[in-house]
Order: sequence, then structure tokens, then C-alpha cells
Amino acid sequence: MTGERKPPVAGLRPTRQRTAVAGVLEDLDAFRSAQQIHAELVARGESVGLTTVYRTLQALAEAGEIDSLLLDDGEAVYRRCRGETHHHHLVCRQCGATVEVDGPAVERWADRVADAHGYDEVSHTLEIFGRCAACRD
Amino acid sequence: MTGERKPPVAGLRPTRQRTAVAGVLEDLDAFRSAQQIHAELVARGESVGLTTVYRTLQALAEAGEIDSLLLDDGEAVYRRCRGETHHHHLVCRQCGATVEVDGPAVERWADRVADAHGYDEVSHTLEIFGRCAACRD
DNA sequence: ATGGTTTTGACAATCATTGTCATGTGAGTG
DNA sequence: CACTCACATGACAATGATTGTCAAAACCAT
Ligand SMILES: [Zn+2]
Ligand SMILES: [Zn+2]
Ligand SMILES: [Zn+2]
Ligand SMILES: [Zn+2]
Repeated sequence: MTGERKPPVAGLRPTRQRTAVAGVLEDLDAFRSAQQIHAELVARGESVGLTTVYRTLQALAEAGEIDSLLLDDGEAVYRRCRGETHHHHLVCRQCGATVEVDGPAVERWADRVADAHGYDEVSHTLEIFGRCAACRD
Repeated sequence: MTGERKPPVAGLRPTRQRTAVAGVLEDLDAFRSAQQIHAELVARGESVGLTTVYRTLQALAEAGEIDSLLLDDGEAVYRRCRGETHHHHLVCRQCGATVEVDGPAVERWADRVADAHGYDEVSHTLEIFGRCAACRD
């Protein structure tokens, strides 16, 4: 046993704070905002500054370790996804419960459309929102 | 000749301000922010308060007369689209130049995925971003 | 221990958007 | 035309998520 732990963010020091944030993300199954994650940390007795939470989430997202998306009101939410490869999400508007979904056909379609109109450096956003079974009462 | 003009927003008084905002949207071909539209109004010599621009764009969007989407940084941008029916957009990150695109297969796919996982009240967001030919230099 | 680098976090600053509310406007009435 | 009054406007304040600042703290390797 090497006692090795996966660092919260590649290339950055695995500090107590970053490990705590990564821990919360690991336990959560839904997309959550920086503030919600900060609140969860406080609830767990972990002392981490809100600024640090924002910075860590940003770093994790840039490193591709977590996914982020914008809610209707522009608020950013984050989630540690299982899938390693590119995918999209079916998200419950109420509780944030998320299902990771693949759409190979959509990927090809998006690139084809962009190409047909002479656009390059193409990216896309695609999220499905709804109300999950549990939230239907 | 009835001299009839289409009201800027259904159910609301066609005021000078609302007509001016609608006019700018009619001329613009790209997605623009409330602030940019306000700046354009000022440039045209039209006197319209920023608050009114926000309110009018919101009303137009709710009435389905214009489309809106969120940029990466959460800023909302608006555009008067030609297509009457549901569609998506291929948007230039640099200049906002937009192409309206249809993806019937994607629509069905999204609904099918949501249904398969027991989600209802489904909606989706789908935008393609890139750099248009004109912005490539 | 020591010096240099990284990280942290309390706090201030941004900035798009929304809330307020006193004032303006206009369609309808008589 | 004069009078209503509900709707509309806009200067200004408030909000709220996010980012910037920077001195203090933590790390790491000499
Ligand atoms: Zn994901
Ligand atoms: Zn995709
Ligand atoms: Zn459109
Ligand atoms: Zn669609």
C-alpha cells in the first residue's frame, strides 16, 4: 500500500481546502453552486473561505475534472461526473439531480453545421432540463 | 392602406421607446446585450433609459418575439430571429454573427432521453459557438 | 531554520441585472 | 377640451454572484 491519494487538482498542491472541496464534490450527485458547496463545507465543519471555493472549482473545471454549466439565471453550478469523455446532462431544475447522456449524432451534427457555414474553433453547449421523478411529488 | 404598424410587443402599448428598441433589433443581425442595444439607441439619438431597454427586451423575449441566450460569462444577449418556429443558433464568439439552425433529430432525441429517465416538463438549450469566416482575418 | 513560492481568506470592488418610486404619458370619457 | 387613471418611464439605489487585492499563513526544498 502506497498510501497514495489522488490530488484534487493536477499540478496544484493538494491542500486541506482543495481536498475538502473535492471531497464534497465526490459525495454530491447533483450540480451545485459555489455557494452551496461552501455551505456544505461549513456544515461539515470544514473551514474553507468562499473565495477559495470559487478558485478551486474554477481550477477543477479548467482541468476538466468537473463539469460546469449555467442555470437560466446565469448562476454557475458544478458537478463531478463519472464519465471521462465528452457528454451532456439531463438536469432536474428543482433538485439538480443529473443523468449523464451521450449523443454521438448530435456531436457530429453540430460540427457539420458549423463547418457548412464556415465557422471554426467550434464548441457547443447542450443541456436538457426537466423535473425528475422524485421531485414530481 | 390601413396605416397599421406591428406593435413592438403584443398586449403592451407601442410607445416611442419600445418602438425604438424593436427598430434596433430589426436592423441588427447579431446577438447583442442589453447594454449594447442601449448604446446603439444612444448612437442613433434615441433617448431611452437603460432600465427600459432591459424591461423591453425581457418582454419581447417572454412574448417569444426575440430569442435570448447566455454567453459563457453569463451575460444575456438578444436577437430578432426570422424563423417563427423553434430553432437553435450557430453564433460567432467574436462578432455575434448568427445562423439559425434546425435540428429535428436533436429535438426528438432530447425528449426521448428525458422521457426514458422519467423527467417531465422538459426543455433544452443548444447553441453552437465558433468563429465566423469574417472574423478569421 | 531560511528564503522563495504558493495558497489562503477577509474584505473591497465589479458589473449585469433588478427594484423603487416619483413623474410622465396616453387612450378613453363626457 | 379637461379629467381619469392605469400603464410606462428613468434616475437612482440595491442585489448578488463573481472577481480582485494583498497581507498573512502554509509549503517545500535547500
Ligand atoms: Zn458531466
Ligand atoms: Zn457535445
Ligand atoms: Zn433564434
Ligand atoms: Zn431545440
